[in-house]
Amino acid sequence: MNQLQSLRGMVDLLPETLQRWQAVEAVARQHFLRSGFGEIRTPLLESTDLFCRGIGEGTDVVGKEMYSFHDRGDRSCTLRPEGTASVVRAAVQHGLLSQGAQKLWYAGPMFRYERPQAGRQRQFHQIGVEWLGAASARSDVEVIALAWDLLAQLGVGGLALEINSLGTSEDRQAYRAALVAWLEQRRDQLDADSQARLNTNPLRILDSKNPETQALLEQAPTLVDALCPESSQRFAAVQEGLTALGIPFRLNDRLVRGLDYYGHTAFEITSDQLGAQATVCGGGRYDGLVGQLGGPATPAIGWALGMERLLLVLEAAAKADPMGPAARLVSARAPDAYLVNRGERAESVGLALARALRQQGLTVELDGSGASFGKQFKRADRSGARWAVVLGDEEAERSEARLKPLKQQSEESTVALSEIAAMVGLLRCQ
RNA sequence: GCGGGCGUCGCCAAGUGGUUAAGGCAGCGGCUUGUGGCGCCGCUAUUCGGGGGUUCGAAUCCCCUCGCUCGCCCCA
Repeated sequence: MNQLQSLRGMVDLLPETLQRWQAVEAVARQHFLRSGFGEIRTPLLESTDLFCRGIGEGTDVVGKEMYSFHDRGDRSCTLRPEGTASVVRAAVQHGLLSQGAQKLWYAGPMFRYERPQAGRQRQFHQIGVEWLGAASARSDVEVIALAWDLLAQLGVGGLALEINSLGTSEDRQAYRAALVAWLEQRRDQLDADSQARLNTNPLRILDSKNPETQALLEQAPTLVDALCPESSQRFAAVQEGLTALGIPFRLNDRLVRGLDYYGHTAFEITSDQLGAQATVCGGGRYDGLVGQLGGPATPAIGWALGMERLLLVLEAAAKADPMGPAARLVSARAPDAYLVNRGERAESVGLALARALRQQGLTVELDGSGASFGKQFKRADRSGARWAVVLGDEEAERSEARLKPLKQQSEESTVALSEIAAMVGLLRCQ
């Protein structure tokens, strides 16, 4: 293809889809505001070092998925592959943590160099929250509920919440050793990928999709059993909290997330509508990260939700229930009025009238084609507007407009151009 | 990075070696220079993602390349 086109995995968002995005974002913004989370926006570009130190050198995200380059000053820069590291960096840099706990949310594009597939692009978008300075099990519950309730409010049903505890780093170290020892005995029964991970990142073998590996793991030592008493107590408290709120969840002791900073609570919300990339929202606790990035030791928890995947799920929900809340969010909106205008005089009056109506808060489509009335009415009808506001030279001459309902057979009415309030009243009703 | 499927108009597509590349939707124009939703008529791909090859002849076969898609990997 010789024609100029967007880079692989980089997707244009056109008005029709963006309308849905904005509806979702509006709900999310409202939801966060009510929960006391403030918005933060950080640069798309950060020092490569931030992600190496934050996410972990051994992770796939850092090892093979980052968009990194050297700028003209020979600094190594990276397009952010996730949001948490940047938010923590910003909080530390601006001393926000000395003002107490911070409840923050963000939305924006992230970049990962991967092979695109359903629900996965190279530039994708996340909405996320980070609660810095929250230590209690109750804060885990609140943060998970924040995600769960947002999805419920958007009208996405059929989601499953899975949780696990990764314990403290000592718990994990001990467990890692036990797991590796156990798996080493059975190395030949593992698939090739898992064999390689035995050396690099053994915990990730747990969520291998290979059925034989999964079967083998049935007998393996489990993470839950490796937790110290404090960790399991904490995990039990989180579960009790979720139960008390009536939020259904499933324990999944194979759930290990791919970013090194997670400890204790880890969770994912998945949908069966998405094919292989089923995770809509994922997150967990990261008590060590703030300190690791040079800030004061600060416990924290957060999650991120994938916009593209959420929209896929929403569209499926809208299809399944055309009258439900998801369908309302996803449906396109039509203008309140379509202004049919023709003739030199009428066209200039039409522009002024459209402007006046818009100033009153109405959505007005002004036909600029100068085409015949027949054509303009056809377009008015297709626009989905409830009203056609008709302005020809006759009306302009008399300083009035005719209002014609498009959705029913009632009579047209005539309103003086000076009576904007009356006109708005009519256009708003029905 | 690895494997499978696919690539014909803005969208959905028929065509699978023989020369004029169906059709539908959308768009534009007309019947209708003052009233839409229906109908009818007309227009809209010198070209089949791109490049090369085989052939008298290719959208149809072969090679390369780009892209899309599904799965693995990984994660949102």
